[in-house]
Amino acid sequence: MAVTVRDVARAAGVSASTVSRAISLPDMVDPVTRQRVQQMAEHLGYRPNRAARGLITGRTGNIGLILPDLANPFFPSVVKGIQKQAHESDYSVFVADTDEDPGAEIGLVRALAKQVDGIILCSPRMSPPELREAAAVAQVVLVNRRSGSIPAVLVDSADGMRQIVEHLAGLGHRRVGYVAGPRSSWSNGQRVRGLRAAAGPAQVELVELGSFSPTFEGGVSAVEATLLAKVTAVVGYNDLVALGLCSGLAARGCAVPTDLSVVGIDDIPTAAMVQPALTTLSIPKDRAGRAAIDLLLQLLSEPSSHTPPRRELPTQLIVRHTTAVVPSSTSSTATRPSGRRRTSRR
Amino acid sequence: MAVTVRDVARAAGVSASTVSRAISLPDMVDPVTRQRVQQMAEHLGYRPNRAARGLITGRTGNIGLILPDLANPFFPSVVKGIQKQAHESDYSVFVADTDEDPGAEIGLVRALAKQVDGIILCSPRMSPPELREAAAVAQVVLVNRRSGSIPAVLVDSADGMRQIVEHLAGLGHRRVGYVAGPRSSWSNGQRVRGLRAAAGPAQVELVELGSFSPTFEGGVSAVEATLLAKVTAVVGYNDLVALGLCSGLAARGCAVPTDLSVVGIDDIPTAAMVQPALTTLSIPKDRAGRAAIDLLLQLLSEPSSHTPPRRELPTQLIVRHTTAVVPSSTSSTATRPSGRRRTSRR
DNA sequence: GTGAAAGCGCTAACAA
DNA sequence: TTGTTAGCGCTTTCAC
Repeated sequence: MAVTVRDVARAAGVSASTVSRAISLPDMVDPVTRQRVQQMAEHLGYRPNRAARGLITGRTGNIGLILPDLANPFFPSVVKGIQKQAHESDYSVFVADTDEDPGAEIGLVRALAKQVDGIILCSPRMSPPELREAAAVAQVVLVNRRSGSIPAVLVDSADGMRQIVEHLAGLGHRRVGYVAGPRSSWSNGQRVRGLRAAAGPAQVELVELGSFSPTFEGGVSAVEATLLAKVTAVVGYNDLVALGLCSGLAARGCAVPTDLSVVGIDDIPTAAMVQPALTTLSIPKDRAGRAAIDLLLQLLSEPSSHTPPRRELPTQLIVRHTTAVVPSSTSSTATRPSGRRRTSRR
Repeated sequence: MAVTVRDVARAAGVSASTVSRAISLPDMVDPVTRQRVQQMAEHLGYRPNRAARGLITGRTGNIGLILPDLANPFFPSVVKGIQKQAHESDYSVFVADTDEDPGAEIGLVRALAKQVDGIILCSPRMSPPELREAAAVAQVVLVNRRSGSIPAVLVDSADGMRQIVEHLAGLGHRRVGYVAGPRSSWSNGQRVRGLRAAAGPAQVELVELGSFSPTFEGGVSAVEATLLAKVTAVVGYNDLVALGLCSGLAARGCAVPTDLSVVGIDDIPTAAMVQPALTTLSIPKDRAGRAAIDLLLQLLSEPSSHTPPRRELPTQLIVRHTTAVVPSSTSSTATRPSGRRRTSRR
């Protein structure tokens, strides 16, 4: 059926091992023979059977990627970064989506563990013990999560939150809301912490609003709480939430950004497509993906390296149409000062 | 290292073959033995090595998915549908994104062919000869493309285009633009044909506008041509294009949908997040994904079946905020009749 | 119903 | 530098 090493060997007049070497360890074979073999292989359209190779080397040439929801526009960019980098190193990528079900994650890890050389866990919701198990059954790299000493690619949330808060403070906002994401989300914890830390020094009062689904609908359902909070600006757990807020607020007759400024996090493509475009903290998604693969491949080649198994990526605030206003209050009972409106762009 | 059939065999006091059978062909082994083996396997945490199994059965348990751009929000839904269905049948899915590079597609097919049992080609831009080659090296299922007798999952574009045209005609539009996608896109051809076919009977004049990138930016760059075309409604090649149009039109002071109605195709999530929300032709994306897997698995089990290797899915127009207006002309030189404005929702 | 033996395609020792 | 041998983990004849 398919062309095997033996076919190539016969055609080139050498043994199977020589063919194998000519392909995998070219330096170990005489240049003349090597060339002959390689030509023959090319000619016959030989493609090594990865399964067979993996059986003996213990390497599959595959890596697994598990993430909560491909439909969240944040992830495709990460996946693309991972793909690109992986393919350059001749790795294939299994992608598995858990549909936001934290319980499904560890099962997928177990199922995938044997078929891959390593697994990238993107924004996992797993519990720490599960995470430990995962790291035990496979070489794991975490993205957007820190746990124990598991290698990870992280984002400098503290700095990002500082950027947001300082930006808003600079525009005169003194009371800022934060629409929180799922409690089980590690990122959410980071963001809350970062915002709290930045609020004080910037003389901003932070109002934390419930816990909402990390989706557009979540944002819509946070409108009520946001309006009640009497803030002049609100930060969404992520862009989807922020967009939901914008939409819901508009439906309630609250103009964004005139009456209320909304800031998102992630910089998903949609953020630039709406009007007014969303001010958001950009996270280098494809870089995160590439960094994750780099880290993983490095760990695969040098088992327990001494280079720090962790990468931290910078964020950057993208100021678009959104932000505005010098407030003193947005309470509908208080005076509506119609403060100076200011729109900053970039 | 990992537990193998032999480990289980030893523990259960049987031979490796029996273990193998107890796992794969339970009926061929004595119920008592079977249970003992299965318990032992469970107890030891035995997981069959797929590579080894594949080496002998010729089946990998993997399927490949190739698509042009994961960042296009149309695809994640398809991928999710595929994933879900595949996992239910215990298949893993390799996902590969070509970054809109038609030339990369066949290369990926070749690379993947040996590692999978079948390949799903989603909206492939490949040439027909390449498509033929692909179908020759692997069991292939096409999505959004028809070619020769290759099995395919399609969408009833003709009917969809008819829905759009009739909807617009019903609102009084007599001159409608179509912002075309890439020339190499099969879907684009289908859509053009469908629109042309529907235009006549509905007494609508169709103005076909250039060829644009199937992206938000493509839509933005089509604004000029659209305005020059003096149409009262415009259909975008897909939602991204339509959204780009909306954005670009707004930037030019043209209000949507008051001055111009915009209709998209795909019903990507973003279409519902913008304001006004986009009227769009919904394509059952996850159903398409599931159908593709169903078809593929069926073909894998019954090599050359006589059931039609083709599925056609219905579309449905989602009328949102967009549409409007009874026109007679939007020419800036002609009289601006400020016709009755009508907004239909659903 | 079960075991022994062979082999899928490949690579890694070990000789030569 | 190259060939020979063995075997990765599994399934599958073919005996029993």
